[in-house]
Amino acid sequence: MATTTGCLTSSSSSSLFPNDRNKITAPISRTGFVSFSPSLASFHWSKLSSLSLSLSNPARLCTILAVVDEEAVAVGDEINGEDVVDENNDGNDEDVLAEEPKKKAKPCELYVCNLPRSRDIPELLEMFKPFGTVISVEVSRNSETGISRGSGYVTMDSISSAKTAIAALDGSDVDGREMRVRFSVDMVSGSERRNPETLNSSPKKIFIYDSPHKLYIGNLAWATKPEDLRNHFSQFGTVVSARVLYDRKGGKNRVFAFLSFSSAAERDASVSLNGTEFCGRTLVVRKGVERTEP
DNA sequence: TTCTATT
Repeated sequence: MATTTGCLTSSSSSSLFPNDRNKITAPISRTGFVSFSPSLASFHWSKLSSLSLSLSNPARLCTILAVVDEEAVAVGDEINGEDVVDENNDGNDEDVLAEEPKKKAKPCELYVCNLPRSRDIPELLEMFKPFGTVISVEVSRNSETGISRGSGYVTMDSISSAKTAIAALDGSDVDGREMRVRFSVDMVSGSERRNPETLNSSPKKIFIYDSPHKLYIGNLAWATKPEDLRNHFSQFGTVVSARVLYDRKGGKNRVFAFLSFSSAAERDASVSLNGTEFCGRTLVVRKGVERTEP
């Protein structure tokens, strides 16, 4: 068995990439990298494509780890604000470097959330692998239970891979949940400038997962998917998010959902569906909790 | 009548 066991500690290896946002990235072979949190003290892997971890101090572990792949990716020291050039050149390529194919691709981190807790690192890897080389996969966990918090980070080898993954996976249905895939906060910025100060400050919630204009929808059919609701209610406006929840308390099963609209007007208009039929059942549509009071 | 959500 080509099983190798290694042991790295925060102190012994932090010199490699000391400022990498409290994470450590270390080459584990010529062709791959593994990253893990400093509290993770030991790891071992049996093949390049699979990696398992031993946690010396699980209570302190917040995120894990890693994946490696066949293709080497040079991890640059700094992010140089230069994007990967797609097939975007208009026949005016004066600069072709055939001999030294510089790796223009920069690793690109994606933030993934609204995952079922059952989807862990291996599942995430499988999902993202088709879209490019996956450099690392992390899953955020409850530090006490070790259970996934339903979110994680996937680093692709290039921005274009990341884009492809977003296009393919964002909003897709995973066990009845609409998975969200976004660029990680640093990448997104969307803002013209990136000041170093912003990077060190706590992440701003720039993503809108919900709008204030929520709708409660009850008496749904079991088979109802977020996507169905999204389609059905899109006639009134933009559905920002759709969540289907299952409650089987008290021996009675209920399926209900929360929708968020981009405006109150759209939300209000949607209430007109109250009492109408959807998937053979009579919809209950009410406005969601309103925090109009201080 | 719910929040699996930015290391």
